[in-house]
Amino acid sequence: MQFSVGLEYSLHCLLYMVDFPAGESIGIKELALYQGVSETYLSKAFTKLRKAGIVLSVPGVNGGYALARKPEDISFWNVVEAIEGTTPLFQCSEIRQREVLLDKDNLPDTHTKCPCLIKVVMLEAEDQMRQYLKNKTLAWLHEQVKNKLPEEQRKATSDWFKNSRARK
Amino acid sequence: MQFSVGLEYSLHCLLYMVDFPAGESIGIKELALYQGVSETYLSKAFTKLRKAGIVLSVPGVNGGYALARKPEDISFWNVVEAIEGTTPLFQCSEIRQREVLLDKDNLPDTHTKCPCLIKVVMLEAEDQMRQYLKNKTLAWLHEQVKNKLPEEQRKATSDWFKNSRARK
DNA sequence: ATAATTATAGATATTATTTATCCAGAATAT
DNA sequence: ATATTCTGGATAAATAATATCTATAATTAT
Repeated sequence: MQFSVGLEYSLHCLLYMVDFPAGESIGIKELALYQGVSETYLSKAFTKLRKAGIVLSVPGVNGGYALARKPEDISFWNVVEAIEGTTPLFQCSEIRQREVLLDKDNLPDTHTKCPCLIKVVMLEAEDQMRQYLKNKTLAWLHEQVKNKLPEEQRKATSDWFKNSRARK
Repeated sequence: MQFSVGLEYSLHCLLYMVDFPAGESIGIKELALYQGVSETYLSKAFTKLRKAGIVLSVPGVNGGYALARKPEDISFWNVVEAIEGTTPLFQCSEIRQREVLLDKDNLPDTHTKCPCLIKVVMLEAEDQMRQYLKNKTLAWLHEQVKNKLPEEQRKATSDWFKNSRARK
C-alpha cells in the first residue's frame, strides 16, 4: 500500500513551476524530459491537477501548464487529494454487518446507525496526516529549497526550462 | 491506494479476542466463519500478527490463536505495521537524481547527502498518523465498544465463540 | 489557409499488488 | 493412530498502478 509515483512526479513538477515566470506555461514533454520520467504517464497526473484547479492548461503550440493559484494557496494535501482521490486509505467494508449471529434483514441500530469505531479511529488517524499536509504549502517548500540548494543550481534549472522552447 | 482488507479483518478479530478467557485460543475457522470472511486469507493475516508478536499460535487439535500481549500493550499502529509492513506510504524513487542536467556519475551533495524535502514532508505527515495510532490501544477500543454495544449482544458473541469448540 | 504543436480523452497493454484458494507438512490433543 | 489446526509455498483470479498509443481539438507559427 503506497502512494502512486504520480504523486512524487507531481510534487517535483509543481516545485519547478514555482520558479517559472508568470504568464508562461511549460509543456509536459519538457517536465518529463527534465526529470527522466514517462511523459504520457505524467500527462495523466497533470490532467488530475488541472481538474483539481491546481494548474491550468494552455492547448496548442507552445502551450502547456502553469500554476493556477499562488504557491501559498497550494498545499501538499491539495496535491495528494488531486492525484490519489478522496476515498479514505482505510477501507471499511463493514464486515461487522456480516456477523453470523445477525439477522441480515433486520440489522441492529448499533450496526447501522452507529459508525464502526475501528473505522472512526482509522479515519481520525488519516485526518492527522491530512491536517499536517494542509499546513505545508508549495510556497513554504519553495522557500526551504531555496535555502538548501546553491543559487547556481537553481539558475541552471530555471535556464534549462527557459530555453526549452527555443531549443525545439 | 488503500490499506488492505486484511487490516480490517485483523482489527475486528483482535477486538473479539479481548473478551476471550485467558489461556484459551480460538481457531481461524471460527473467526472467519463468525465474520463471514475468507478463512485462508485471514490465516495469512494472522501469520503476520504472530510474527509481529501480537498474537501467539497453538498448533494441533483445538489450537488456534490468542493475544500475546495485554490489550493495553497492543496499539492500532502495531497492527497496521504488522499487516501493511514498514515501508512508508510515500514512495520516493529519488527522481531528482534523474534530472537531465546532472552528471549521473558525480551527483552533487545536495542530491545525495541531503534528503529530498518533499520526502521529508510526506514522511513527517505519515508520522502524524503513526503517533495517533500508537496512542490508541486495543484496550481503549474495547472500552469504547463496551459502552456502545448492549450487554446482551456482547454476551451472545462471547457465547458463540465459547461454544464453537463444542459444536464441532 | 496550412502545418506543426500541444493538451485531452479513450483504449489498450504491461506489470505489480491484493485477495483468495489449494496443498503438503508439522505439531498436537484425543 | 487419527483428526485437527497452524505453517509455508505455490498458484490463481481480480484489481490497481504504470505506461503506451491513437485520435481529436485547440492554438500558434508560417
